[in-house]
Amino acid sequence: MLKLFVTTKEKILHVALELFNNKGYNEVGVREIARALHMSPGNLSYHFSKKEDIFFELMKKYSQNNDRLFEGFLGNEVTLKGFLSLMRNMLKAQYKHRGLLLAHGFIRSEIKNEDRLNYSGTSGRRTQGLAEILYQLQIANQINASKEDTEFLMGFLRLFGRFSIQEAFFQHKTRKESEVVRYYIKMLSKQMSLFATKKGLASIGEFEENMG
Amino acid sequence: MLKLFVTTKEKILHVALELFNNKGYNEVGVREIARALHMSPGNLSYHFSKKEDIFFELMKKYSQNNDRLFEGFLGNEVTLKGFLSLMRNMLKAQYKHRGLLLAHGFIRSEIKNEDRLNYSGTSGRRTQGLAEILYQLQIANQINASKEDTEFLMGFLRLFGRFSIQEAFFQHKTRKESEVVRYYIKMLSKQMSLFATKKGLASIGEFEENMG
DNA sequence: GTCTATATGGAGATAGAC
DNA sequence: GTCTATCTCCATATAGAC
Repeated sequence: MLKLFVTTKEKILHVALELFNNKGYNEVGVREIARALHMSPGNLSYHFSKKEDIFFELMKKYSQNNDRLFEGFLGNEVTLKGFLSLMRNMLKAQYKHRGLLLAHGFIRSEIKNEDRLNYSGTSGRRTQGLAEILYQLQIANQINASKEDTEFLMGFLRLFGRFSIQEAFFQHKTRKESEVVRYYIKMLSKQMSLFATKKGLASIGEFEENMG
Repeated sequence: MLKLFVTTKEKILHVALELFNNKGYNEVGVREIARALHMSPGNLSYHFSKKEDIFFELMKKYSQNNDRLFEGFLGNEVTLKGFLSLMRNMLKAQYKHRGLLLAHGFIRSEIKNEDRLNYSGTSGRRTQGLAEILYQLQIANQINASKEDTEFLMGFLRLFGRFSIQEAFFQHKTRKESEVVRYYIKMLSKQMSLFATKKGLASIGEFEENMG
């Protein structure tokens, strides 16, 4: 992934994300972003007229990346191993964008243009995606979940998917990616195992071998 | 709980919390709080010199209330019914203070005096409390959980306890308390049932009867 | 305790030269 | 595209009269 031609916009996005991750979105001002880029605030404004625009651009990329992950998963053979692997990649992506996600709840509330993130769309799409995944896991004889079980799992996965990363950084700002991902994937794998078939359990076992 | 003598401080706390709940902590300024109290901003400053001070005072009360809930639970016979009831009360308290909790992650990061909330203390205390509860539930033959199961449940309960309310308000700002509490208690009760003994399941059943 | 008026500071955003 | 200099806005915080 060596990029030879990096545009100024891309450089800005990259550096801004770093700062957001390390200090928190609200603690980082446009002046600071500009300074980190050896650039004047005025010039930064030329590329992104508002700080919010940087946020949205980053969120857009993040969201698109997530979409690709989910699509890729459903394109292949559906197993619990694959599902855990998908979720691990999702957690990694969340880790990489933690500065945005931690600020997200806050940002949403101050935005004028309500659906700039097309939030309702993304959220519904993700819920649909989860439902589809659980359904496919059932078909593939990986899990055995009643309607009630499925509802429960959906609820769990929504909570897990949205807040595990936030929890990871709630107390300590500095947490290693590997540590965070391992902890939450273990939680998820345990949860799924409670509804897994024999075949599903074997698939989880495979996943866990590959982790070490 | 009719209070005949309400001090100005208490009135301020009450009104501020309402505003935080309805509009979000960051969207509410000191001017607005003062206006809602038919009071001048200067006067408000007399009682709480910083907006932050209002936040901390409210958090303190909230935290003390939670402590009482947990203590009360461990003082009585330990059952899953009692546990679910405890958690329901906790969710209600969280609902009532949602304006604080939603802002909490954000606030923490801007605070100079890092441990003003004695966060590490509270957090550790709560984790200890959960461990104790699970242990007591085990002793009382309400759940049957291996060491691994217990660790998983601890992780789940931490995530659940801290973020369920946030999730409830992530998409829609207006949610009825009853609705929110019912949804999450159902999730929790399902989760606990997966580790419950026969006796424990009966206890959950009792709890659910009393809910309707 | 409560008020009015004002100070202070910091953020994002802009204008216009180069 | 990039710079410097400046503007505007708004929230908190304070001073001092009543």
